[in-house]
Amino acid sequence: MLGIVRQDGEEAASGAARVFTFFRDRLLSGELKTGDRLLPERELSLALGVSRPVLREALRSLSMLGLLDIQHGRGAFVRAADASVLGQALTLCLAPEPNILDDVMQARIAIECQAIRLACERASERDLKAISATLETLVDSLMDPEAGGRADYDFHLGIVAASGSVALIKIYEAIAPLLMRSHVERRRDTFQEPAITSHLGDAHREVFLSLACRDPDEAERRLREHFKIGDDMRRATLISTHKKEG
Amino acid sequence: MLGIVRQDGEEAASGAARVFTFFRDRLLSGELKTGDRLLPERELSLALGVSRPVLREALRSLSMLGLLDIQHGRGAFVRAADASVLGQALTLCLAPEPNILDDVMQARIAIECQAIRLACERASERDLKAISATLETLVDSLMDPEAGGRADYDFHLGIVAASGSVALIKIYEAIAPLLMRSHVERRRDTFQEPAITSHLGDAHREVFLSLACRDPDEAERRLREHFKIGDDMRRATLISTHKKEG
DNA sequence: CTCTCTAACGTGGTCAGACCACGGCCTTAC
DNA sequence: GTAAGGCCGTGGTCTGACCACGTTAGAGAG
Repeated sequence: MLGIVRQDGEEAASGAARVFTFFRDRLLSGELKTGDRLLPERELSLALGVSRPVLREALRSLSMLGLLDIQHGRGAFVRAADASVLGQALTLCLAPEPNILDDVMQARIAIECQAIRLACERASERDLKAISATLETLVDSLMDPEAGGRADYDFHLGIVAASGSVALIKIYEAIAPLLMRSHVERRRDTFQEPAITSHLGDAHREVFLSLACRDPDEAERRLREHFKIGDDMRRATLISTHKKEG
Repeated sequence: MLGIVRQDGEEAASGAARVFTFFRDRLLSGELKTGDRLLPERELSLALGVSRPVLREALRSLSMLGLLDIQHGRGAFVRAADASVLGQALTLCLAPEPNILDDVMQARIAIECQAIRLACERASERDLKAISATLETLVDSLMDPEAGGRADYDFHLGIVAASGSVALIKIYEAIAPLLMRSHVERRRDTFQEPAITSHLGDAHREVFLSLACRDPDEAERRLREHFKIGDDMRRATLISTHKKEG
């Protein structure tokens, strides 16, 4: 009589869903590693006891999730799941909400403030050197919205990377692209204002110095201040623009 | 001569990928809302100019992402993307890394510390009342690992919810389940230690009081302290356990 | 007239087989 | 030696059929 009942956790699935979890679990367990090549579809469908269409539904799903790289004429290869999938999932989850950008910015601040605290403990000399280099690039490109935006992004990413926390890094990479565009646009609007550009250089330098001194509280404070002032300035620019128009 | 070249951003895709982005974009733009029912597969494949297998590969992918609820005999319905997808994506991204739990904990601290700052500004009386209620439940269930773990989770989720930031809430919901198990287990190991249980009640109360006073710096400080002490105690328990064994 | 049961219909689920399109490799011709 | 061409293995697509599940409308019984 035993074995008739079935845990309906995930076992009840059949067909494509079953094949999907089959591969997903092997991906999670490490049995399938990045770069591995799957058997040809015809053989796989035979081996798993499903038809080729069903198998393809599962493989296609995995490829849409970024876990598989299916190449016409060559085969299907296991791909390392990168942050872009996370970003897509986040975008999808947040799609119905209005005013997402400000909200995502909160997440960015959250990640970065925690990251800089960890970085104060864990950052290697090499990490600091890398951040220092991006800081120089940043200062040199204050008048170039495009390059400046990239340098800015690299600086902040460097901090998160120095935290050594893969989870923080992945989440940061997932949300950063969402902010990238508005980030560059903001620079384009403000790069001619001396007050803003000079602040930009100073603020980043101070953040870096606090990090180099390995003072978590001070570093977080500077970082929050940097975000706040940036926010205020953007608001001020927005207001003055509308005043000119009015 | 124009129109021959093709932006290879996402347009080059064909077949299932094209159908997939077709629906994804309509999901993102709000043209398709939660609860909407799709046309039958046969009609859809006709309308989109693809065969049924190709259409099914796309629909299956969407369903694996949690965007579609496909019901045998009934049809395919648009489903609100919830945080579980995010959680899955995160799990997949983090799968190859060792020691994920500590790392995810860092993300949790990040989100929660930012959330409590926002909550200090934005929390409504109702939010505070809700958190206060979970606090009472928490204090009453200090001796019950199961219920206590849940009350603990609800308390912290209440704080994040009070931040009013959907992005923070979604990310928190995505990572929380990963921590849930270890969370309950830890309680099971420690609920008989008076020092720990009494600390648990006090720490949560102090966090709540700082929040109720709407003092962001103090609230964050208390919260970080709470996490740190919890971490220290867990480590101490671990050490003493191994000493007994040795 | 009302209730119940059954059969038909519409839907997704699965399958088999065929053919096309692309990439890589080996042979062949120069 | 090199370059062109053709084979072969692979994924990509299509067709048509049949099965399994839910719903519903209609026929029948009360």
